[in-house]
Amino acid sequence: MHTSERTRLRGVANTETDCASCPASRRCWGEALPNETVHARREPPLERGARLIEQGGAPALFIVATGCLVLRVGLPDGSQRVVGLRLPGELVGLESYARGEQTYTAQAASPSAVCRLRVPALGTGAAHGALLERLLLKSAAQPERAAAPWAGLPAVERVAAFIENYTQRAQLSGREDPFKLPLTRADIGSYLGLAPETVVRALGHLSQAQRLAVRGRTVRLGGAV
Amino acid sequence: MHTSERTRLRGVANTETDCASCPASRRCWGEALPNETVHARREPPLERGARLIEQGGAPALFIVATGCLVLRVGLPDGSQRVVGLRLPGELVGLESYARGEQTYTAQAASPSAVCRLRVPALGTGAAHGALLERLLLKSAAQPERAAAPWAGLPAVERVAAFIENYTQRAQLSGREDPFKLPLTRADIGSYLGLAPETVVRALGHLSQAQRLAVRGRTVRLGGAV
DNA sequence: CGGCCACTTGAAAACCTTCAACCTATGTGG
DNA sequence: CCACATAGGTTGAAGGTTTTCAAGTGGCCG
Repeated sequence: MHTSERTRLRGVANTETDCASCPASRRCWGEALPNETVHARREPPLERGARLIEQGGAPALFIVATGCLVLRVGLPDGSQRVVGLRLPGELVGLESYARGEQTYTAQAASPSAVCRLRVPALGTGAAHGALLERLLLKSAAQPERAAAPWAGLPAVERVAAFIENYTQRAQLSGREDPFKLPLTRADIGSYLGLAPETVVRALGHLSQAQRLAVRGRTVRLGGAV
Repeated sequence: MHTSERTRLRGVANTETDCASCPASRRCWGEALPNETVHARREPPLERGARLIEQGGAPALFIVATGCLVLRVGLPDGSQRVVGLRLPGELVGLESYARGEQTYTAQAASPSAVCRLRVPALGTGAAHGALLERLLLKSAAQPERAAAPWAGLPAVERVAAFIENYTQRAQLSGREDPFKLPLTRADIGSYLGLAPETVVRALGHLSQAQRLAVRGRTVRLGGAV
């Protein structure tokens, strides 16, 4: 995002606006968003580590504007697992309208900004058709629509698939080639079902195989696919 | 499902009807479905092994009436993986409206029946609000909304979680306690990311631990949770 | 009856996790 | 500005789990 845009968006924080008037509307809703289709309110920026929603909390729906959110669920035994990522343009919290409460905790993995979507009385039949249709299509397109396709792959391939999936979803517009992963090895491991040490070693193997170059959280995609 | 209902539904196969007039409407849409909310057409019954949709095929949306569908994706390397199950009341094919084509193949794991949902021009803004809202809520409630929570668990726990999840989703109305799993060990393994042999051994362990009783595809839930 | 497919079992090899130690970067307080 | 504390990252070795391979069983259908 350009600085000018960021500045302008900060200006409208906490103001309810029509998404059609947002300079970043294309990122969230695609090419042409007609007026009055979606209303949203830019929330105050989230620092790294800040929580947007809490598992069990009240239903609410957000769309990520910038940054990256990590979704975690607390298991009955007290442990936590990462169950998803949300990148700019993706929805957070939709599941809560089906369950009556938030099904996961969402925490900023890097400094992030989100917009709260105004969904008039979802569940009572009062919402606007065009908005619902947008949401439905977005929902159908969400990342985890089916079981993790990497289940059962060896650790190296899982990590490779994760990185590739991340780069495709984060619209890294080419310029930012050496990009920065917002997640710790532990979080990646939790998401993929691997120990953090295994993630480290897998990244090492991928580096040695020239499939990518890693140093800390900085990653550059490397020649051989 | 009672015989009388099955007969009646067969009677309306290939006839477009209002779901509100369907005797099984509650299973799909919950308690009260107002008239004219959803229109559907009962498709000819699917025998075990029959394919409902093909990966890459034209967008279409179904709701499972009876039976069980297995969803598979073909990977670039030619192999196939099971990425989901669909049980009565669940949607099949919704993702296709976001992608423009079907993202998985759906095959009947047991004799099944489905209804094709009439979604007026989804993607063009002409659909009815109440229908969209129903679909959105259903979509938000779908099983694989987040990464598989069993990733990283030991094989025995994965299989146990799978069985439990299955029994909860299949509305086994108590009477059918020794129920029949419609999937082969290989399919379960593919879904969970385990080798078929590992599924066999995990089921063995669960049996010995009295957590369930298995013989072939017949399963009875056993005392200790 | 024969063939096929799903299922089962055993043993060896491969893989991943665990544990423990150590390293590096970052930020804080003195 | 340095010393220290902390969190994340890295590495090695041991042990456990899972996969793989191989062989054998059981049921179902032509």
